Amino acid sequence: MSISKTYLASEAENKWYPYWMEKGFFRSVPDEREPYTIVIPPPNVTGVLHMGHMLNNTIQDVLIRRARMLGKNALWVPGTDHASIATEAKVVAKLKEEGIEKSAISREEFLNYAYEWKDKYGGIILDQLKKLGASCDWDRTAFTMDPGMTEAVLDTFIHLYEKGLIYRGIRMVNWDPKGLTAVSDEEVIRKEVNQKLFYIQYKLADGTGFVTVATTRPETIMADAAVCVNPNDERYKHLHGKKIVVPLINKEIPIICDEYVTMDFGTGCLKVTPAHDLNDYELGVKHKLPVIDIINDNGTLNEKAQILVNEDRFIARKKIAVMLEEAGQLEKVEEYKSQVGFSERTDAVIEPKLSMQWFVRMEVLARPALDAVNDGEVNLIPDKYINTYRHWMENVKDWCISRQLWWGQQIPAWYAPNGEIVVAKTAAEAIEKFKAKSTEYSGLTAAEIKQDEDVVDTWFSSWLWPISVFDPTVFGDKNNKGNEELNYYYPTNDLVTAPEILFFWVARMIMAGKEFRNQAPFKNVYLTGIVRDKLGRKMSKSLGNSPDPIELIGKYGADGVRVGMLLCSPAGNDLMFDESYCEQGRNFANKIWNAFRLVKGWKVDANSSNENKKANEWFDARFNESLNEIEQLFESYRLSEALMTIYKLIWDDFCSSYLEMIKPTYHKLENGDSYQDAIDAETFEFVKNKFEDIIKLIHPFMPFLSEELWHDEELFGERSEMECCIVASYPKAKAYNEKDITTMQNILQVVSEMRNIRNTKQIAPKEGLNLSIKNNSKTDYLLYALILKRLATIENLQMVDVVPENATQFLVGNDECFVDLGDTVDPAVEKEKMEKELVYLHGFLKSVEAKLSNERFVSNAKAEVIDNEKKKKADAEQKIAIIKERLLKM
RNA sequence: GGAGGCUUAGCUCAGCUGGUUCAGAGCAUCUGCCUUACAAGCAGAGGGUCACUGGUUCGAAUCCAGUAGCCUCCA
Repeated sequence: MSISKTYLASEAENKWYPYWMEKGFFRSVPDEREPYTIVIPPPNVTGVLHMGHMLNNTIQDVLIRRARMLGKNALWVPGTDHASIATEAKVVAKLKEEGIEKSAISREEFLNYAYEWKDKYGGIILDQLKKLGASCDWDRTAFTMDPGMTEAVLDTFIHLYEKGLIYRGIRMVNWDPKGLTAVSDEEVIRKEVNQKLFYIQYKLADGTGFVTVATTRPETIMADAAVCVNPNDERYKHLHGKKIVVPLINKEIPIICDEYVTMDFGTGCLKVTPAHDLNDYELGVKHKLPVIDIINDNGTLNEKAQILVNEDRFIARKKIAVMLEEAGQLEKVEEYKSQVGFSERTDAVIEPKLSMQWFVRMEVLARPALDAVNDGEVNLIPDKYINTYRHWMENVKDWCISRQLWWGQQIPAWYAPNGEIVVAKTAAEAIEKFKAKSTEYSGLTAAEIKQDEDVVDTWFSSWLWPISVFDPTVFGDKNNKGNEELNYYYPTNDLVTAPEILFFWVARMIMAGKEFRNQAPFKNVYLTGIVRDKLGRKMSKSLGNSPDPIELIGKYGADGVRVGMLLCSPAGNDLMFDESYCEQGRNFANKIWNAFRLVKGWKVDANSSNENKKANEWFDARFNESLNEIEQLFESYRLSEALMTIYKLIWDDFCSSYLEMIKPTYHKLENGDSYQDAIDAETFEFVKNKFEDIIKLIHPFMPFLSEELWHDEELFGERSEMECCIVASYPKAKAYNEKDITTMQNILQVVSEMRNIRNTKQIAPKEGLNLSIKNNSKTDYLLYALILKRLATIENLQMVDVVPENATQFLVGNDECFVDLGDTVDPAVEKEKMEKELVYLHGFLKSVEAKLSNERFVSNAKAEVIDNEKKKKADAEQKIAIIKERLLKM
């Protein structure tokens, strides 16, 4: 093993990851042990690793590694998701660069290109995760378009259709004119945008004047079916029943009345465009208005618009404004802020559009999924998300699952020449179903029927993920109990994901789990925060405020970055990431490394007796105390606090205190040479064991450093091939003596006071000091003489009854400590110090006494609280007595 | 417009069922140190009317109400 002065992260990373893989430590197969399972939220094949993945996967890896060390059969299933819209957009763009139009090639050809693309880029994120140390069972890497997964999706579609939970209908959908597909409500991002509100004059058909209508979308006036006013609006009562003329195209439309119209917005006159606005559509249905769709799929105007045909909707908007202006029908234009929907995938402005789509009826599916969370079958962590979840599930809307794309699972619906539909997996099955339906289909051939052109939403495959990665065959057959894998690993334990996809994905997985397995797919959902930069801005490519994770790993080491991520990630809250956290992580790795170097360098004397008993006892107790806390913190998923507890245990208790207590003394000889004492064998054995425990303790957070140190032959001897830290058993808290800890707290307080005196009085660290203690407690300070000598350079420690002269003093508990400093002690300063302390103690005592003499306090407060106050009183009184006595003698 | 959440040291955050073991941690800052594990370090120190205003209570960072600011989700 290298004895480099600093920890060289990349060396360890390049050594151990391949070793773990080679030895199959990530591999899991069902056995008699308790399983612990996580399925990865499959990243998009189009993506590259970003900070959100780093956080998310670090957490999963910490959980899985700890479970593995706790002796569970730990399985982390990796995989990717085909991301239909995003991937199709990328492939289309790439083909375009090569001069190939999607419309010029067949579906099959296109899919070949798409698979090619996926094979080339689809695995990038997974490879990057390996750099982070992710201990996934790579043999199980799944993809949402694997043949099995596709079968599962088709089976699910058929199952739900037959159950009446999937239907086809004309609905107003969110149309993405760039992606040329419908998207679900969840894929629309609403942003506030500065717009213009156009005030347009519509002439009355009878020539008696005009009304003014305010709109943000003047380009849709050609699709107007009516103008609507509130029946209670006095200003417009004379218009009821009249007709009005659409500007520019001179088309007559009716004026209708509906209380839906807000009187004080705009002019109180609303243009009704049923084809291009959801609310207008509903109004149109109510008033039986015609639907005039003037916008093409790609966002340009069609011939129904009569004017500006083939112009893009935004260009048309500008041109219409000019035309209205010229016609003298544009009254004014106001600045106006409003919410506009954008496509999550293409960022195009969403166009509300009427079209025939497939939907999943959510109500029936949502109820059991809602109950699962309400009843605690699934825990959301943190639980503040329960409200949000509940609200969404109670107001859930049907899920539009068809996408007008090729990349994805093609909808298994088949159309007969007359338009009748059957849902079946294959053409052959479809024909069977048609034949069973009616004799008119008896001669039907495969060539005559046509499969639906659309594919299903990606989430329609990923909602099956926790089941389908184990056994994709259970969706078509009610009697299929599932394979051994599914029965062993399902339901999984923890799901770690971002709150943004609580509805997209988490809720739907619970629905699918309840529907197909009658059991929710996981017990705990750990919702991480959003990674923001230190200014609180969401990290994004366009802002360029996201560091490249791989570069970070290169700079600080994978362990450093893992620690850095977790140090700033409170559960469920957003985290303000800053590279300095990774620096802290790297420094921590280095600290452990150097502590190891220190211990490694010690010589052992088999014959000397153990002079470090008190130090060993204390650290053992302290270690177990911490371990208890750490276990509890893990239980409640407070990973960042668990890490901090380990951090402090190692840095403060182990390195700064314990190792300094037992570190053998250096001796300098007159001739300039020096030598170090040897350590006794018992202590060395103890420190080795504790170091091993520490390495195990930190392993889930810092897998590489810990594995590297674990294999140090000099300290730990030779390990067999499979004897690795990754599978070592995690330390378990044992009983400990509380007193060992409290006594040492006093000793360390003496040390701290002594160092402080040195600092303020400018006394060199090497200069030995004399400490006298007038002991009022039962602490046996003499047992700690060696520790005090090593930590505070106390040459002479004595217990006294008589207070020494010329000494500066401090109190530890009620024990009086005196440091002989000869002439440098200024009695006036000492006196002032004591008087100040006295004032504070009097004030403190007064407040305690006030409480105790308050009848309502004594009668209302719990007995233990009162006892505590009494103890505080006695304590303060004793201290006051001690100080008063001191002052008298000065 | 509706729902939820947040506001504690310069920064990021802990503070569960109210009681000085409740005002804490890490980082940053300041001072002194290259002391043979570590300057990616050691030792010490200084930082907070717990957003604001009222209320409940013997007692409030903690419970309740209102105000302000910020965030998220849904319309």
